This record gives sequence, C-alpha cells and structure tokens, in this order.
Amino acid sequence: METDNLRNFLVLAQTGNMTRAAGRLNLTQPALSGQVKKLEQSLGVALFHRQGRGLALTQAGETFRRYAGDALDLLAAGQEAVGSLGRLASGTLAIGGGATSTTCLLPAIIGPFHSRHPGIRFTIREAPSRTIVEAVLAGDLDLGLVTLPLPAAAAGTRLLVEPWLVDELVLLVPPAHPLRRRRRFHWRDLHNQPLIAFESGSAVRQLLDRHLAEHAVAPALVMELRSIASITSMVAAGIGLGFVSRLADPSGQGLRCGDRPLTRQLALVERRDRSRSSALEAFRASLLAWKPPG
Amino acid sequence: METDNLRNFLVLAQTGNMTRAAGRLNLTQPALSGQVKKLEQSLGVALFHRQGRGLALTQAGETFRRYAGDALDLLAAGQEAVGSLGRLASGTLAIGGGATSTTCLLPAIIGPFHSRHPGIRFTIREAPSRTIVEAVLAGDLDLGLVTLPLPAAAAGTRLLVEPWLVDELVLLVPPAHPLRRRRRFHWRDLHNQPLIAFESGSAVRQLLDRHLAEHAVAPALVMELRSIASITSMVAAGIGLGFVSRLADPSGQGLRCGDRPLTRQLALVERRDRSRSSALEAFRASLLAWKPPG
DNA sequence: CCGAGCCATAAGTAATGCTTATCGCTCGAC
DNA sequence: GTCGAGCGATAAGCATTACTTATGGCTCGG
Repeated sequence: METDNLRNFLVLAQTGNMTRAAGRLNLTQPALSGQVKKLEQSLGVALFHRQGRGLALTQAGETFRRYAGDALDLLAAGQEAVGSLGRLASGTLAIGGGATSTTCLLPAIIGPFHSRHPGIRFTIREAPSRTIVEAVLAGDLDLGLVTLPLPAAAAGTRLLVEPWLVDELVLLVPPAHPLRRRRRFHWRDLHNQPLIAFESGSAVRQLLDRHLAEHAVAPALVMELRSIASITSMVAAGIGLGFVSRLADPSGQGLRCGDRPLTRQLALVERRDRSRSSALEAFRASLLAWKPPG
Repeated sequence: METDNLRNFLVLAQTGNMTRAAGRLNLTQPALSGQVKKLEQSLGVALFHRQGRGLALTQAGETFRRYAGDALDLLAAGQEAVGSLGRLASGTLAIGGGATSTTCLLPAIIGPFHSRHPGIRFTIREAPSRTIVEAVLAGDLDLGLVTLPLPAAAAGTRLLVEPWLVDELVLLVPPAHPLRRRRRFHWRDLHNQPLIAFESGSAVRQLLDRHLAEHAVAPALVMELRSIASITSMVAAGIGLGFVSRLADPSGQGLRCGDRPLTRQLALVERRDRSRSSALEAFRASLLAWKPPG
C-alpha cells in the first residue's frame, strides 16, 4: 500500500470526479483508476459507488477515509519532526566532561548556542574522563570532553578524537599566604604546604600527581574534593593551596607554574561509527570555534 | 513511501541486524538495504548508525519510528474496520417505508436479523412512498419499502425495483357494528358508513380511494390519521370503520373484501448505481425470505 | 436522438525493485 | 598479529509493477 495512493484516494473522495482528481494529481485518469482498483482489492471492498457519472464513497470508503487521513497526517508529522531535527529546531544532545569542562566551559558555550537554537535540549554529565569515554563508547553520550591522553584501553579505532583546547592549571593561594601576590610559583615552593586537590581519578589530579612526583615534591594533602567551587572556597577559607583550571580563575589571582607550563590537552571524543546529528555537528562547530576570553 | 517499507523499517529497528531482519521479512539483505536507503533519502536524514556490525537508530530514526508505528497501527485499524463491515460485525442501514412496512413488517424482520448481527445499526424512516423514493434516489436511504406502482417520475432506470409481498387490506369494524362477525364485506356495505382513513397521500389511502370511486361508494370520511395504531384505537372506540393491512390485524377480526381482493404490491427499491453493502445484501435477503405468519 | 463527459479496459513501454554475486569492513579467536 | 566469520553496501541482470496513450461502453442533458 503506497502512501501516495492513499493521498490520491483522499483527493478523489473529496472531488468525486476521477478525471478532475487525476488532473489535479498530475496523473492520467486510467492511472488513478488503477490505483483505486488496487486499493480496493487490497482492502477487499469497494470504496466507491460507480455511478456512471462521478463517484461516491461507499460506507466502507467513508470508514477507511478517516483512518487513511489520520495515518497520512501522522506520517507528515513524523516527517516534520525529523525535518525539525535537521533544521536544529529540536533535538537533544548528551554531552559529558570533567569538572572543568562542564563547569567552566560548557556554560559559556551553550549559552549563545541555546539562544540561537532554543529547541535543542542538553543533557550534561560530569564525570572523570574514563567514565566519560566509556559512556561515549556505550552510546549514552553523543560527545565527550576529556583530557588527553586517553586510557590505552579506549584508544582503539572506535573513538574519534579531536584535540580541542590546551588548559593550564594555576595555583590558588589563600589571602594571607606568603606566596600570595606572586605571579608564578615553582614546584619547590610547595614543599610541606597544605594542598587541596581534586579527588583521585580525575585527569587534573593525575596531572598534578605526575608533576609532583617528577619534581619530588610532597605537599601535605589535606583535602580531596569533587568540585571546583568547593576548592576555591576552601582556599579562600585558608585551608590550603589548590590547583584549578585557569578558566576557573577569572580574576587572574592564581599563580602559573614557573618551571614548565602546567597544561593538559583537552579533546572531543565521539564514537567513530556514529554519524553526527545536525545538532551535534553544529554544537561541535561551536566548541571548536570557541576561544577563551582574553 | 510504501507501507511495507515502513513495516520493514520497524522490524529492522527492533532487531538491529539487517541480515536477520531481511530473513524474517522474506527478503534478501540487499533488498532491505535498498528500502532503508530509499526511505532515508525521502526523509533526508540517516535513520541508522552504520556501525560495521549491526545497526542502531539515530535520533531521527528513533523519532520517526514512533510516528511510523502509529501510522501503521492506524492503517491496520482502518483495514479492520472495513473488514468488520464485510463480516457484518458493524455497519449501518438506512431503511424507509410506509406505515405498514415500518410498523408491522420491519420489527418482525429486524428482530432476528439483529440477534444474528448485533453490530449493525438501523435507521428507520416512516414516510409516504413518494418521499421514500425520493430519499432513496438522493442517497439518504439504502433501501425503500414502497407500494407499487411507483410515481411515473421516479420509475426511470435509476431505481432497482424488486417486487416483495402482496399486502391485503381488511376492514376493521367496531364491536357493536352490524357488520361485526361477518368474514367479508362488500363495497356496497360501506354506503354512508363513517370511515376512518389514512391521511391522503399514502399508498393505502390511494388504493382505498380508487376502489371507492370504482364502486361508486361514498362513505362519510370522519377522520384522517397517520398511524395504524390510532386507526385501530378509533375503530375500537366506535368512531367508525377503518382499513388497515391484514398484517396489522393479528387477531383476524378484520373483514376481507368479498368483491375483489383488496391488495397492493409492496416492493423493495434501491438506487441502481449503488452497490450493496454486505449489510444491505444480507438484510435484503432476510426481507425476501420472510413470509407472513400463517 | 445525438453528443459530451466520464470511467473502465487494453496494449505498450518506462521505471522501479528484487535477486544473485561480490566487495570492504569489523570483530573475535587462535 | 593474523585469519576467518559475519555483516552491510554495491553492481549487474531481470522480473514485475505502474504509468502512458488509445479506445470502448455507459449515462446524462440538450
């Protein structure tokens, strides 16, 4: 059963004149006649009274007409819904990333995007890079914002990895601390200092641990936290020193590393075998075009 | 867009495996692949992620799946509804006739029919034969029960006329009347008798008038009524004599005409260009098979 | 009674859609 | 790491479908 046939049947039912209906449908009269005949055969009943001059719906035709009309409306609505996805008028995006990405970066990028495409809904998930990669591979996330390098297990060809921003970490110092007012710090400065860090497992923490080990510095870990805001609050309260992304320090009071840039490479990861939806394509472009302020 | 394609799309979406889905659908894998490709082209979006091994719905596919499923359900419901018409499980019949037909005949015939086909709904219209014929020609009634001969204007080829029962009129006599207890009457008996008759325009009345004129009998018309029940009541109350169908006199107290049978030919009339619905075909058969009791 | 209008049918052709055969790719096992 | 199995996409050939033009039969109105 061809949907075009159903549409033609509806037009014919409305006009009651096969020749005229065929003309309106850019068909010849025998073609429409054949379509109706086929439709009637597939239903097993006559849909029209053949009355020499003109056609009139039978009871069966009247009955079927309603169903066919509703079904076609539904299909048209489906096409419209699919089209609205393509026009970015609707759709959902599931994005995941670490604390820095979801807290400091995504809000600034999603804001303008949402203004331009208010129909797109976001689902944001904050988790360690490893978890994000797994979620992307499982198809739960459309896009992941993670720190390179990836865990070896996930680095297979199943992921599409696109380098993104280079994020620099800065050292937050409490107001009364001797290091305060300096522009840069050196690893030796951290000896025996109280340190507030992300909980282990996060990419930022791993980066920090690696540098501490390389420079043989052993600060006193006084606290492990999960969010950037709590770290800055703790530092401000004088509990200790803390590392956060430079992006999370808009006032610029954090100290950059004077030995070697303390940076990490952020990247976008997707499943290679997933074709991007229009919404994802557009948002990905927004991500890649974004530059940190200043 | 072919409905079979949509159905196949749904099966494929469910299995996620093209080869297996094609097998279940009695298709080869390339055929199904082509169908999906065509469907995607007509929608302008990819419905599946091609992931080397197996398929997974895209967001567009997930969206469209719901609409397509609902639309197919609707079409199936339409087919079912049309089928139920054919199986006499549903449908409507619009029947019209004169007072005798609708009051005395139809109830007895519709009763068993309705027991056998409780899904069929009747619309009964009582009106003079001329009005019934017009309603049949206008398509408002599926079937008319009328007295022959038809008005000349309606006797064209547009009507299909099927002779039915021969109905005999009998004379009802009040209990205290001298004619009471007789089995037959003669037209001369009616001289100066008070007569209760159907209102003019009805077929029964025309028949009566013709016979009265032929026999040059002039009874005193004391009342013109529209219903059989009111005539029998009036006669019983002693107002006068009255003619009704023998079918409306189950007790057999009415007097038959002793001069010449006072009968009329009833007939079924339909529009010739209307094909009969299953319900009409079945009911028509019930009508033609019916015999008056006794 | 004739002509116009309308639907059904027939014959021929163009296009659609299926089948078989094969390729490229991915994944899992050895 | 390599090989084999499984899966989907593609190509070529063919059968079927569905359209076109031409025509017949029928009804209705002048």
